[in-house]
Amino acid sequence: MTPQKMLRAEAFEDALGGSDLEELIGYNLKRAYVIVRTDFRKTLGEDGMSARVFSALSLCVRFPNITQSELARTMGIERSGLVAIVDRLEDNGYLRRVQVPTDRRVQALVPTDAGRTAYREAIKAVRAHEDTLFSEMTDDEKQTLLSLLRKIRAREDDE
Amino acid sequence: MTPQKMLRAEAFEDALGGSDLEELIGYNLKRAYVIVRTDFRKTLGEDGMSARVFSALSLCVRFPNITQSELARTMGIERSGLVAIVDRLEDNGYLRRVQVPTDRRVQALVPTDAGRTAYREAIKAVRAHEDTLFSEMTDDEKQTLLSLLRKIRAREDDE
DNA sequence: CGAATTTTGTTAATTAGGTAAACAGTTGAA
DNA sequence: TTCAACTGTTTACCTAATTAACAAAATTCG
Repeated sequence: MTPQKMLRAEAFEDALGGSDLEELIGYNLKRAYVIVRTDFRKTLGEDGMSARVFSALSLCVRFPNITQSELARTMGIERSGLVAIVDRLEDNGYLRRVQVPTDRRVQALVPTDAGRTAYREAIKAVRAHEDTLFSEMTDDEKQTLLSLLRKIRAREDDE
Repeated sequence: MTPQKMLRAEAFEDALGGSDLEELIGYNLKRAYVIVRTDFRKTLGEDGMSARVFSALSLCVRFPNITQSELARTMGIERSGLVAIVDRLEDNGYLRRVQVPTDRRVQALVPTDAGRTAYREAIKAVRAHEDTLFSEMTDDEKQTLLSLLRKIRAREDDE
């Protein structure tokens, strides 16, 4: 890149403050989300758990005997999308599908000991990843951010 | 759903406050992002512009003669991913690829009058969508949210 | 009761968004 | 001049997610 071109590229970046996009919450939300997702993958990745698999395991550990439909509703995804996630967790030996005598349609999801152990390790790694990724923010700022994001999430049930 | 099952499902949702996930910034960021994305699509959607196409058009209008590589860097995506976006905008007649005599590799992106007009309509719709979607938030809260998201985005250049 | 509706888990097909690798042509630097 | 780097592009691939259909089971209602 010539010095001239370099200056031109930097000019675009420096002038970005003047872009409409920078004032949009949606745009900033997406850019921030991509950064956090990338760092999450670097942390749990290298064929570790994806965010979806991690979330599913977390909820199964917290709410043993949850059904797949309940889990899908809680995670805000389709039942069909959950099958592969639960397959993955069952293959890893982290949980089992258990028949429920009172309703033969459903299969309750129960974490194994290995699943609970894996989750304990994973949540530790995730918290460490958030600690370093958000180290420039004070605890107050983090709580403020959380409460504002939850305010957006209050829209979750509008269909 | 039986009343019993209903109670059980609600119990899971109500108890969600006790889930580790709810305390994670990453999880809340993703859930909030999904809501905003869904609403954005409902607004500009119905074969309108996707967020990516809208962003690209916005930057071409703001920085005419930007090149595809510069645009990709600014948007934080790969050059290869931009080709389809620019194709789409060119097909719609919203911008043109223009040869640059001083560097025969690059093609400068210049918006057409139709492109500028379409963008003006689009940004108006997007602002309206954000106004209603975030109507529960005060202006102060919106600015706080923006500044916290930008704090996360400060990590954007860490590779 | 019996018929119609709903729910559950599942598969298959499709889409959106995005990355990575390779390429030919062009430019810049040693 | 040769080597490295950059540009736009194509191709192949991947992940996340949705929709539609389905059979089995459960629930609702006439």
